[in-house]
Amino acid sequence: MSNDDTRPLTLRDVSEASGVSEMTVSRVLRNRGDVSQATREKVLEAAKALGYVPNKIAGALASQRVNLVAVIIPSLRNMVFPEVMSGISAVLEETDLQPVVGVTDYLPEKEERVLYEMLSWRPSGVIIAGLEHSEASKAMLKASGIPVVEIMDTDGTPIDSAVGISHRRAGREMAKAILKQGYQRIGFMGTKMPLDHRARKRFEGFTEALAKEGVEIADQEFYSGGSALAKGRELTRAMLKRDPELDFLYYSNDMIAAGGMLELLDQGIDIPGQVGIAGFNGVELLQGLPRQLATMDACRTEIGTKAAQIIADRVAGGAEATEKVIELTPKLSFGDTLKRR
Amino acid sequence: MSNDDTRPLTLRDVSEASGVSEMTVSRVLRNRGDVSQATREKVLEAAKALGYVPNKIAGALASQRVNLVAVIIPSLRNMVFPEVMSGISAVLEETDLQPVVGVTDYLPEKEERVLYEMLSWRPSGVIIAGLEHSEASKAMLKASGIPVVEIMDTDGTPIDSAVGISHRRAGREMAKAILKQGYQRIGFMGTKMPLDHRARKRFEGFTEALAKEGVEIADQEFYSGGSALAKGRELTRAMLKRDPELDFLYYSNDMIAAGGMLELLDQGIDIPGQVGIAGFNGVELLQGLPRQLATMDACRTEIGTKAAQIIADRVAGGAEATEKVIELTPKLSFGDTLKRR
DNA sequence: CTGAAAGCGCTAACAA
DNA sequence: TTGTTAGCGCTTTCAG
Repeated sequence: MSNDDTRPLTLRDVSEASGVSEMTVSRVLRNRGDVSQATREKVLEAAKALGYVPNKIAGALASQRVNLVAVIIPSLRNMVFPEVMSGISAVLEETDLQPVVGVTDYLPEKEERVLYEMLSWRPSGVIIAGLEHSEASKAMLKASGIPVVEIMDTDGTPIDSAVGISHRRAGREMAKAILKQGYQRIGFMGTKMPLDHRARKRFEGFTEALAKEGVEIADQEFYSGGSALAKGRELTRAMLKRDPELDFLYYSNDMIAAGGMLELLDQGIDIPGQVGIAGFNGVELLQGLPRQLATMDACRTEIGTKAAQIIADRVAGGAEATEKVIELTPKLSFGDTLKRR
Repeated sequence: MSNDDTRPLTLRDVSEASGVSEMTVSRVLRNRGDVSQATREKVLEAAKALGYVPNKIAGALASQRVNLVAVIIPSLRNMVFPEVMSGISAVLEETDLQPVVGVTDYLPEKEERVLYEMLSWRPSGVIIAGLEHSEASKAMLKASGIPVVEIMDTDGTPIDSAVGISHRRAGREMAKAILKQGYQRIGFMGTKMPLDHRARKRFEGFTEALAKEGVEIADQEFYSGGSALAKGRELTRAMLKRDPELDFLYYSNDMIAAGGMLELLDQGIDIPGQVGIAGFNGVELLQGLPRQLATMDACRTEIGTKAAQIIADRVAGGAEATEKVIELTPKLSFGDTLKRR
């Protein structure tokens, strides 16, 4: 049923096999325009028999339309991003748009390369994580003339539009909640943040809100690489050894917080009576840990759906987004590691 | 610096801005053929000033070459696949090939759609998870005329070539190791497997090897959805309640095994003295758990690198792969939950 | 080293 | 309802 030589099949092959003009074959295959039932069937049959797969490259060039949406994210290993992807996919599946993922590894230069590469395929829109980009990247995005949605973060000025949460605010809220419970001697553990702007902003908001109440971080520790769970244990052990008087530990993500929790329990420390802990939502791993971890929802899925919706609307309607920035509100869950009994 | 109207920039714009023919501009931008240093600089300057991004669609159509490799996987939420992706990316970054990910959600129909969609962009190669595909998918892959590497699994016949492990064998090895330690009353917990062929094959290999020694699974339980950690706890609790005499629990992945571990420890059960447990490698989460979980390495990264290497070689050399099937050997780690003391 | 001409495989626009 | 014509923006090929 497949062609014998190695040349890929073209519309012309289907046209010849079915005795219908290329143009009409094209219409059948795209469900465009009126085609008689008889012709349609002839064409579909021929196409199927030959095993014809349309060439979107030629189609895109001719129609000046590409049903691709570039999604540019820092990493796939952080569960946050697959979850955002789910949201994006869920919405785009209702349209004829398709997400295409590019990964930057948190490196601005790589972001630039990936962006360039993706834009060169002339996608219909771009969804890109973060508000911080190189000048060149920003220039490319502006010049692209397509809808651009920056996601995850709203602390800054978007190129076009943005959907996310304020990480600075998230940090502040957490700090306030901790102080309100009476904790005073607070340690922080998180990833090295030079390139993770959202983690940095959370940290800044956190320390800022503490400072407002005259409290300073008692100790802090940053890590990079390795198993987050193991790191959480390790850093927690080290920090408690340095300062056994700490009564709260704030972690930059749930995974290291989980490690910390296991370590505290191992040491027989009462959570949250003796030491309270909290993370920041990366994972739904939480269900099933010995304690329900206090954390803050990053609205991952919703960010994905909202961002995709903006792109879909703009592609369909051509209209500008009504709101330039959609700031979602992360929900603080106290779990049972933050509320003092 | 960007163009004023909305029309995307073309080679012609760069040509006009630099006073060099389109052809020569094209050569400069692709580093092809000899171009004088003076001309090259003029062109690059003009391209940069304008913010020109080449149109790969037109380029691909004209050159009949696309530097894309389609990677088709069931899910991004299972940590296995991001790890395979890392391996693929690491190798492809050394070439000018680019991976493009498609997700099937373990659904054959969706696999078919995604494959069709990706093939219509005429990629240079396909890396696709599993050996089980619909007839239509197989036909498309065969007819595509491009290198196809099926990954993860080697229990079956590949369309073109394959890199993976034998999950049947992995299941058998685990069963043998468990029996060798003297465990006798074995329970199994895992995902519902109608569509996860690799989990199914592991289970089949497992029961088969037990049967050979006259042992039958004492109890089994399947789940779908939800937090794996919580499910692991839940199923473990239920199963132990049903049959408190169980002395070993085999889990189809490390995440539910971790949940099981936490549950057993909560119940004050001695691992591995009273009850041994083992998982199957999905995650490096393992470091940091209270016990080092017995598991079996699925060779994720290596599968990715080997698969990408095959594609890269075939694209570069055009030669057929020397071996059609590369079977890697998963390593069994006993951790401290399998070896009886 | 540089340029001109001829398509790549499809679809928009128009004609029949 | 169907067919014809003329490109889309680039690269191949060949000529200078």
